[in-house]
Amino acid sequence: MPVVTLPDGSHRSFAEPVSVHDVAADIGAGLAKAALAGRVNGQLVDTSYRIDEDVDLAIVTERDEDGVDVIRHSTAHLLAMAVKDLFPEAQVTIGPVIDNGFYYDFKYDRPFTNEDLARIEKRMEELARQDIPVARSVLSRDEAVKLFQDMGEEYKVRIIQDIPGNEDLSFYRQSDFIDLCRGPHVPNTGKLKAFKLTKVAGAYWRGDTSNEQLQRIYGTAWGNKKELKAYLNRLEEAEKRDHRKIGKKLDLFHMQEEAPGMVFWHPDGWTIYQAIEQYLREKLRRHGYQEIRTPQVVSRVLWEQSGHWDKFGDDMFTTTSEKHDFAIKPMNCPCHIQVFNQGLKSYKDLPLRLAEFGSCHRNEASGALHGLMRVRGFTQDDAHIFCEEDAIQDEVSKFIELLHEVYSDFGFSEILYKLSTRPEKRVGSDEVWDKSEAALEQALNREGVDWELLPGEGAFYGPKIEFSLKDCIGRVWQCGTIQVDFSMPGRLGAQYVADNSERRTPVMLHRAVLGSFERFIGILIEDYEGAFPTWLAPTQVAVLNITDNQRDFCEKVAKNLDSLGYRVNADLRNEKIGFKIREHTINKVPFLAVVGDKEVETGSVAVRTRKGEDLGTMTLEAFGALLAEEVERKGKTKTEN
RNA sequence: GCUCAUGUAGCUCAGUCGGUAGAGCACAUCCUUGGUAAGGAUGAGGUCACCGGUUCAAUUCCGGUCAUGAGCUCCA
Repeated sequence: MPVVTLPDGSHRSFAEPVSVHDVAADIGAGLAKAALAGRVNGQLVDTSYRIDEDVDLAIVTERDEDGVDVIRHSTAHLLAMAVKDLFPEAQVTIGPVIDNGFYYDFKYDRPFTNEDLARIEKRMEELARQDIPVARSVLSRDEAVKLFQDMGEEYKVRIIQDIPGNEDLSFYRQSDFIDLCRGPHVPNTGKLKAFKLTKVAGAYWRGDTSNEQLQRIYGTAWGNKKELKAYLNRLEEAEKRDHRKIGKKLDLFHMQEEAPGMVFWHPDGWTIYQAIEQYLREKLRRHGYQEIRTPQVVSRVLWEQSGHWDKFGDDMFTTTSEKHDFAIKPMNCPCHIQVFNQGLKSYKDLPLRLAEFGSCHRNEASGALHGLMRVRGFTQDDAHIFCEEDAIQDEVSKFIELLHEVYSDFGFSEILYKLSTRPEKRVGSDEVWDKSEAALEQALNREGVDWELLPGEGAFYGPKIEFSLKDCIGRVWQCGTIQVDFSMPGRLGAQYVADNSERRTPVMLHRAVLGSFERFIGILIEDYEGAFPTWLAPTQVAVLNITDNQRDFCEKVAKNLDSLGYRVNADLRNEKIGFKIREHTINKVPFLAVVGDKEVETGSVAVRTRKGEDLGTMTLEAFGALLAEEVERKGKTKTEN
């Protein structure tokens, strides 16, 4: 006599055991049709799941996030079924759900082509339309191994053999296709109506580069066609924002094959870069940092001491001089410790915060390079805080405060926090790890923010917090970090004199707010879609004359604004005003000041924004005040876009 | 680094089933002095990524290299 409690608190009792589908049908025919799965006492199950005792039940449909995930998972099976259908020699491996979709890895003797993809997708659509029932069954491990062995699916056999424990395994069958799977799945393939295969790529078996390469097919799937379309639109939107395209269009930077992974900054791009650097320099000064500058090329000896030569030797650029090996620095910390080590430090000198806009080079794998986002030569807004153990929490709190100020000035309001704790391979005693993990955790809690724990993801030398920001189309970028390090100061001989005149090794905190300038500017280009807020815009004002008559006055206006510290471009070309407006609007210049005879007479400018807004005619003073306000506001509200 | 794809004018892209190439925009010159997203005419511009092979002939076919793109791996 099961009694089912629904999410709204209502109860339904049944005379005998029922399936999730039965309950949905009892509520209404529409719901029965829409039901994709059920949630029984919090656990996701198939609609065929048999309820024989009192439970809480929610019917899962395409409107639930879980429902969409079930659809994605089932679509991955549909993909595998279609591939086996068209390419019987292909072997199936795994097919998980990922953000916005799914993929499935196959072993096949050649890569799938785009034509294959189209065929597979077509076959999937046919199979979906056939509305094939999806049935769950349970097999013992031995039966399962035999089943897949008989089918010649070696990878499945390996997967089963690697599943720990001895419990039975569940399988899902649709027509003659059967796959090992935890489930749940949609009750029939007809529920899969909004999907698209997106790309093919190589991937390694078990993600290990020493293993054989598999053929991975990616796809996206949604509850309905409308959501699918919206997703495809989002992809297009992201493509429009591609910083590589915009960077070229706005003439900000370029890269070329003679210096792979290195940026050639053009005047406008460098203007943005410098605006950010000068801003940050002032910010750091106010937060008690001292800026330093350390060498680029440093002897192998130091990298051996720090441990980098061993661990990352292949990823460093090296050079030799008079039989000595040098590395172009891949990071700044060992150099910062050298600065710390000059002169005997007292506990009274701590915390010592040393900052550097440190130019680093790392020989990243060629395939990893990606525009400004992943480069070989980059500059970090790096700093190292040398402090006593007890000061960690305080310093972390102060850093978070700084980071919040900076992110908000760039217009990022949503920040995600992740705490990574001790990995298996690590240095330092458990006691010290306990302490520093607790310090980071408390600092996060003190901020009152939600944060995610990533157990085992810390660096070998200490735990870390990572700060990610969400851009205006919802993409997440990890930028800031603060990492506790109780290894390197000791390795490189950093010491200070404590209040009892004992020599102690300071704790070092590695920290960065933006990460690398290159990458951060890439993120900004995409977030702003090239329309930089006035304080960063390479050209803040374009002064446009209508005819040659206003040439002198335009030059005067430009000179005036320039003397006030604004970046002005007087466009006095012999072109029609519409042409100039179009050009500067496309170049995302925030303000266009138009000058005709009327303006010359009254000593004013007609102001128009890049959004096409007409701000009317105003005096130079009024325009100056408007600019001052805009610059002061920085990126705080993004209505300017 | 691995897999696949791509590389033609400053940019975006056509094209050549093997006979050394074309558009739009940009650029230059001239005409036009025009009030809020493209005025007109003329012109210049390419060893078709690089190196090798096949061929009477290669930008085109084949091989290699480099770079770029997507994904994998990596990210101190």
